[in-house]
Amino acid sequence: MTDRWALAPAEGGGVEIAALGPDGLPAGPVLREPDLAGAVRSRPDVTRWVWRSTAEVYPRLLAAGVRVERCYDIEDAETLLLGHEGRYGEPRSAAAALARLRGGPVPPDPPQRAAEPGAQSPLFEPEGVNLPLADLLAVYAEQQRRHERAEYPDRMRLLTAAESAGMLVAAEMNRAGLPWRADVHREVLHGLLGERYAGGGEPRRLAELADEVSDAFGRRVRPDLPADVIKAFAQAGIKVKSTRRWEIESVDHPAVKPLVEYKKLYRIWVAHGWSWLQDWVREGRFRPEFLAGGTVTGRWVTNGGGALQIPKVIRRAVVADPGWRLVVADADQMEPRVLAAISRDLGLMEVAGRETDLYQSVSDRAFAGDRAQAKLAVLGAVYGQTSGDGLKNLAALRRRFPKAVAYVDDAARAGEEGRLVRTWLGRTCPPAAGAGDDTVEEAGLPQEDPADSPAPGPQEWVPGYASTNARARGRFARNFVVQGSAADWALLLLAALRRTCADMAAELVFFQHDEVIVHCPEEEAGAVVAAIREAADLAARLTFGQTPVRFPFTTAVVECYADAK
DNA sequence: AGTTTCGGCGCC
DNA sequence: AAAGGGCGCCGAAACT
Repeated sequence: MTDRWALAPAEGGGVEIAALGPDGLPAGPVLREPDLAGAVRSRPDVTRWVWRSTAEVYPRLLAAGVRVERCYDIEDAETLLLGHEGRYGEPRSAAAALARLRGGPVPPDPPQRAAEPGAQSPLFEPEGVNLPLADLLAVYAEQQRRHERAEYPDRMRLLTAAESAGMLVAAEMNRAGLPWRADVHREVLHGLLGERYAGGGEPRRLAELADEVSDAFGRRVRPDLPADVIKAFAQAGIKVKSTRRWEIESVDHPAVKPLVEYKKLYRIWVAHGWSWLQDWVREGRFRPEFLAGGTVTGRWVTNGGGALQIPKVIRRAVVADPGWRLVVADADQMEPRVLAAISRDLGLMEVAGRETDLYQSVSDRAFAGDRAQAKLAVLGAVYGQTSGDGLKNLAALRRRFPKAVAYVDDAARAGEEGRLVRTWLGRTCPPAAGAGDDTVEEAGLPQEDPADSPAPGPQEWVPGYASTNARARGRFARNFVVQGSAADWALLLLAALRRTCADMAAELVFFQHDEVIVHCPEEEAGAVVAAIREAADLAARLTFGQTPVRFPFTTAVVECYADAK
């Protein structure tokens, strides 16, 4: 039996709270108390708190040492419900939802704030953002009814609950921070880049490589300026369209080797170098801001510090506290396993029902044991590859796993035609800007050159033809159903793991799509490993119902993140 | 001078 | 021959 309450920080300080009945309606009077954290702390039997915004409320509770078991985030649910209803783009604030309910003018959403090192959430929201609790509860009641009208109400309820749980996890991770040894980081930087020179210019190794590049071209070239590099190659009689590594590496010229090395180290220097360390690491912790549900597919994003792009070499600096360990757990072949679960392809489910290497099993069945080919084919199918080996091998994949390929093909077609595409739990793919109007090329998508690929007119319809934009939408939708359903599952995994860790000293400190890091006392590591396995099983059952698909993890108990693989 | 876009690459 | 999805971040370039 859940004991559900709602709260709303009140304008002018204090908090309004109310108990809710099983129907979600207030089961008693709205109370006013002076202290948010005190109001929650004094009601430990509450199993779910309903509030407007986890990002607003929960950091304040955590700062006061108060954790909650579950929550329901009204503005997050509003976003998911609007998407599900095909109403992407409508303002998603609680105030906007109330206005739609009451028929008043709908206020636009406030602009997002930018990320800054060490930025704190504002203590108080701007005027008009927080609603009186009675109004908030009217929005909540209407959301309950909208869940009932969803394509699959049970899944939709699970989705909003799961994402609310993800927001609790994110807030707790933001508070914990990732253990980070600045001294180790500096050693790594020194080893890779050499000494820093006074004045903040390039470190020694980069300066040397820039000299080598210049020597190879016979003139001064700045390797960090693509235009300069392209010009230098042209003067050497070599035409390159860009300085991307894959293109440069196919060129035979003595500048290539130092240039590629320069670009690799330059990247470390600008993105994860000394200034990054200065900006983002404090008191032994790297503190990015995790945002659950920050992308349309449901994957998380981080604000600040590039926390989801930490280069492998830099992971040496992620070191557990003395006497503690990092349990690093990585889901094995998550996306094809998710494809098996959502498509219910018999062959793929059978393969994904084993904990052994899925790509090896696929290759045994369809690619004469060539694992690399099998992996390319599977990823090509999921990403909508249109050329190369992936495409060639798609036919073999289709023969052996027809329902799996048909599932993503159907999603791609739906995306091209502008129909709604959903993840397993009901997160809905936004229509691309300009959908339904393919004569306008929107920014960010590849431009179609009519001279190269003349578009057929209405009279000369070509099977499979779609405009560049429609094809891009198709690839997006194709990937969306897999990546997004994987994110659905991962949220439930996190929620389950969080509940187990709540009874231990263990803390979740990092999450990256299919990988989670738990920081725990050495003696808890075994229990954490077991908890991850159990959480994965529970997440699979909750998300996909009865399914033979397994979600094994590769788990390592280490002192240093870099030793996990 | 301040803001936005681009090119490139890191991660999954 | 074609060039797969999702992100964030940085400096430089391009804009206002």
